Order: sequence, then structure tokens, then C-alpha cells
Amino acid sequence: MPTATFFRLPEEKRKRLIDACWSELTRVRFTDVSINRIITQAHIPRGSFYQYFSDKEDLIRYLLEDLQEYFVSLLRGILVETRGDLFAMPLMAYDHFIGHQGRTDPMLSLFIKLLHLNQGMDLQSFMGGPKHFLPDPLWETVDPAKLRQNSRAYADQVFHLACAVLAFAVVETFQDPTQTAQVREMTKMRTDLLRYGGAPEGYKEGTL
Amino acid sequence: MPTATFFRLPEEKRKRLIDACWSELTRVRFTDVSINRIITQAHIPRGSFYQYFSDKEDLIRYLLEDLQEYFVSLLRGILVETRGDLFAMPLMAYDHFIGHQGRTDPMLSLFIKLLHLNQGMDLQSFMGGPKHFLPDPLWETVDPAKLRQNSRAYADQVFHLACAVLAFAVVETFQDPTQTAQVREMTKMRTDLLRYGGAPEGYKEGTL
DNA sequence: TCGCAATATGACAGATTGTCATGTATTATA
DNA sequence: TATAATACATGACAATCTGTCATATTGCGA
Repeated sequence: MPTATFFRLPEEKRKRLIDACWSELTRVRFTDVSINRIITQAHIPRGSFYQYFSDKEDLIRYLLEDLQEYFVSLLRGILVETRGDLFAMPLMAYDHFIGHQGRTDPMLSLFIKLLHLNQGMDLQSFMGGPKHFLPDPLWETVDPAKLRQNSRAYADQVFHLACAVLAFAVVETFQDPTQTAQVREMTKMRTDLLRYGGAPEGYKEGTL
Repeated sequence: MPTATFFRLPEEKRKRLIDACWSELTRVRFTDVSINRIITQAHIPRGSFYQYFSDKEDLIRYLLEDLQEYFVSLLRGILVETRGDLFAMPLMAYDHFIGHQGRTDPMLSLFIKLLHLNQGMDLQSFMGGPKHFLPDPLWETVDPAKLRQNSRAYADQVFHLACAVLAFAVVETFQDPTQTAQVREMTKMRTDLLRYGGAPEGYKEGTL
């Protein structure tokens, strides 16, 4: 977490720093992010940076919080569109990402770039708070009647897997954009798998 | 890929180097692996290291190949036990990992330590070759009659998700070992989800 | 024995990180 | 207002890394 000092910073200075951070974060992988380059670009002395953040990880965690908030609101909109159907979410989100929006919405393209650079960076844990995976604003829009079990715990599990599917699809697509159609197909297959299960219809354990 | 020179190295020297690598790899995260420490411990001059590997990533990739091979053989055994049931695999593998084996089998405990240090490091992509996720030796042992669709492509998807479930379970457990029982419960929930689907029984799209 | 090719080696340049002692501004207080 | 206390700024510095390269050494065929 940034220090109190950071939040007391004059608007202009803070913006300069944050902008430089994003510029670095969207240029290289987390591993290769250089505080040196950031402070140079932002014209912030070295010592000052460490007055605000304890280290690189601290910085990145802070920046991702913003993104997370945005991402949740995005998914919320999508969930509403699907009328609370968690299983329909990945494909709809995927189309949203890949389609027009992904190029025009600056926040979203930022997000995609990060996902791309960091090879999927585990959307699930990125989203998840300590106990629940499914953030409150999303849980509110879920229609439990569309789930086999109505508990939130169950919705958590579904959501977690759905996010994994989504993240993988995005990464795959940006690794090889010519394969978009196949990736979409694969994503459909996976969400169906989550929805209907991978066992044959009428399968009971121990039957075969 | 290591250079040809590396493979021509005298047995003893190569072992010294590899041992030092593993010792480092199981001590700190990939990000923090230091070539400096490795060569110091192995008593290999700096220049020599770069004669063998192009950089850190090259080294790590090489070491993981070994692990991958081992891991596949492990999973193969487990799949045979489950009589080719991909959905039963994660839970059985989990018990295998957490139980006695995980402590005694040196290769396995190595593997677990890596998983722990690197927060799940994406078992899926770690496993996956270019086209198929499901390696041949595993595909051979899968019983397609236990899948909704018999294609290998379908088995790939199931396998990929099953691995995600497994990896997450292992990471969770080592983050907080007191929660083992809950994690196991969660893993059961997830594999059931994969097997039977998360939609209510008899659910058809557009019904509600 | 000569000479070429493969290896070995460690000094070096370039970069990065986190700390800290020393300033400077701001605010509270007598 | 004068003074003390606190908060903040700053850049030099030590410690660490990494990748390269010129030079030495070894092995081996002619």
C-alpha cells in the first residue's frame, strides 16, 4: 500500500508519477519493470519514489487495484446483459474484449495489454479478495436459479473457473491473432463444459 | 535450449551446476533467481555459465522440461488408477501430493515447492505442447466413454480445466496448510462442477 | 609439432535496487 | 513572532546483478 504521503501529493505530481508507471507497465512484463525508468520519465528523484512505495510489488499492487475496480464494473454490465448467467459471461466478455470496445475503451485496452504481456497473470487471483472470489457487485447480479446449487460458495467456484476460461482465451488470441475463430470456438466448448458438464448425459459415477 | 557444449560437459561438472540451479530454484521465486548465486555455489566461472545457457529463462525452461516429464508420468499413473476418468484426476492427484508421497518423493516435493513459490505458475501451460494440451501418454490412458464427446480436442479442454483445479488446490493448501480440509472440499466441488456441469439438472438454454 | 576449433575464464561496463544522511518546507506552539 | 518539531525531498552511495569480450587454455587432427 502506498504511504499516506503519496496521497497527500499535489495532484500534478501524482499524475506524472502514475502516468509514467502505466507507460512502463504496458511496455514490459512485471518482471522487467524498472523503477529507474519510471522515476526518470516522471522526473521524480529516486528517494521520493521510496517515500511513496515500499517497492515494485507495492506499486504494481496499487495500480492493479484501480484496474480491478474497473474490471468488476465491466463484468457487472456483462452479467446483466446475460441476465445473471455466469456461464454465458466468458464468451460475451471475450467478444467485448476482442471486438470494437477493446480498441477504443482506453481502460480496457490497457487491461488487455497487461494480460498479454503477463501471459494471463491469473485473472482469478487478481479478482479475488480474501474469502470470496466473486465480488459483491457481481454476486448481486447473478441469477442463482441458473446454478445447480444456489449458495454463494458454489457461485464462487463457477466464477473462478469462468474467469480462467476468459483469461486463457484473451491470452491465446493475442499470442496469435489469426486464430481468433478457433479460440472463440474453444471458449464456447469450455463454457458449455462448465454449464452442462463433461460427463456423458445421464452419467452416474461407478456406472461404467 | 542449452548449447551443445553444455551436453558435452563432464558428468560431474554438469551435475554440480544443475544441483546449484535446483537449490536456487527451490529457494526463491523465478523472479528472484540469481545467476550470480548459482555460479558461486557451483564454482562455475561466470563466462562458463553463459557458454551453456543464453540467460535465466533459458535455464529455467530447461530445468522445467525434466519436471514436466516426471509430472506426466505421475499423472499417467493416477489416470490409470481412476480407470481413465479425467474428472477424478485432480482430487486423486491432490491427495497424492498432500499425503505421504508429497513428503517422501524428492521429485514431487521439488515440484510442490516450485508450485508454492511461484503461486501456481500455470500448470496448464507448463504441461502444454504447441497444439495439444493433453500429452500423448496421458491421452492413451483416458477412457473416452467417460466423456460427453469422444474427441481428443474435447479431452484437451477437460484436461486443461482439471489441471487448473489441481494447481489452484495445491497453491491454496501451501499458502495456508490449516485449511487443507476446506481446500479439499472445494476441489471436490470443482471437479463435480466439471463433471456434471454447473447448470441445474435438465437445464436448457433460454428456459428461464 | 603445428595450427585450428572448442572451451574456459574473469575483468568490465552498464544497470538496478534500497538506504540514508542531509537539506528544506510546513505546521504547531510558546 | 521566534522556535521547535514534524513531514517531506533529494541525490550520493553501497551492494547486487547481468551479459559481453578479449585472452588464455585445451584437445585433436594433419
